[in-house]
Amino acid sequence: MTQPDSAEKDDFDLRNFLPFLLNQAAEESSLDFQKVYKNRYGMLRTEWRVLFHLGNYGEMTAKQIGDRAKMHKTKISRAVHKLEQRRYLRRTRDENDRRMERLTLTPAGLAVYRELRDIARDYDARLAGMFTTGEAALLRMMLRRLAGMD
Amino acid sequence: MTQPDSAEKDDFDLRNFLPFLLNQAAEESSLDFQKVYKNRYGMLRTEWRVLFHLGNYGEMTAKQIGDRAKMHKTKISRAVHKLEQRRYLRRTRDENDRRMERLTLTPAGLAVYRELRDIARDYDARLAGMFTTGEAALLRMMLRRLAGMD
DNA sequence: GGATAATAGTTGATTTTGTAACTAACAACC
DNA sequence: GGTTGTTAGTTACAAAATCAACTATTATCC
Repeated sequence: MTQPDSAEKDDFDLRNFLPFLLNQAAEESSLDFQKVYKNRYGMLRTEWRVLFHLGNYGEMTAKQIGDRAKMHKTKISRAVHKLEQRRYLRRTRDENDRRMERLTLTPAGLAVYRELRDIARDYDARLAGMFTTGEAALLRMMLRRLAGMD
Repeated sequence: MTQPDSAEKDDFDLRNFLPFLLNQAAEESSLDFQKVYKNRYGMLRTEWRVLFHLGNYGEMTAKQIGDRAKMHKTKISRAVHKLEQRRYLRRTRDENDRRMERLTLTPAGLAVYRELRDIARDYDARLAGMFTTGEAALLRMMLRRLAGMD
């Protein structure tokens, strides 16, 4: 690697660029956990996200999941379809507003959720363990703010 | 949303799960900047990453970029191809080891890099401005550690 | 109350990514 | 020095994400 950008001072450092750093950290921190739901349950990221939302928050509509997870509705539609095929969730049309349908986990889906949730909890603890308790709390706060979840 | 998981105490909170938080923050913080290179230059994320690496570090091989950015080689291969078509970079085969080729930005590519870099710098400052200077520095440190960039 | 717009969700076509097999060049080993 | 193994990069095929158009239902507004 030779000297870059000789015409002017380049004090920009890609390794400190926040969007890049966030992406790298996000990818790295997802990898190990991804293996679990991928290899053990053959699920995609979109699918476990839907599963996690339903398991964690209870009954929701596809729209609500999309808003919370900032996932596009087509992704959710297909994820719901797959989870339904696997008998992990049930959909019932809302009789007050027949456009939407209420999604709930079946006992089988709930069982899978609980198993993955426990692994997720351990995994999260392992990640947080890289920092002091205060640092980890601050990290979560900052990430929530960056994600616009305030 | 009804009470979930009634069979046991569910103290897991998806909104605090680090991999999820990191993904949300990464996605959110990439959006505005993505618009710039996408709408103004018709570039994909993979392409500006390669461009940024070459602009920031100078001449590199595809392999080196892949190692730094943790991008798969096929992605890089295609990104290099597109950037070459647009005359943003030049490839010259290494005469010592003819398997690899040295990639460098053309003046046109360098100009685009500089323009995007300036926008990136401002954008980064805006994100960092959501926190105190110390917090922002700590955040970068923590993200580097999570990304395995230490 | 009927036309128009908005919303929830689905489907199909296109684009992008991921996987695996491949070529070409070099390295190691006997 | 030839066989075997590795590495850099490409290509073809499969999987997934994105985008646009669509249906069905409800809300708005004259």
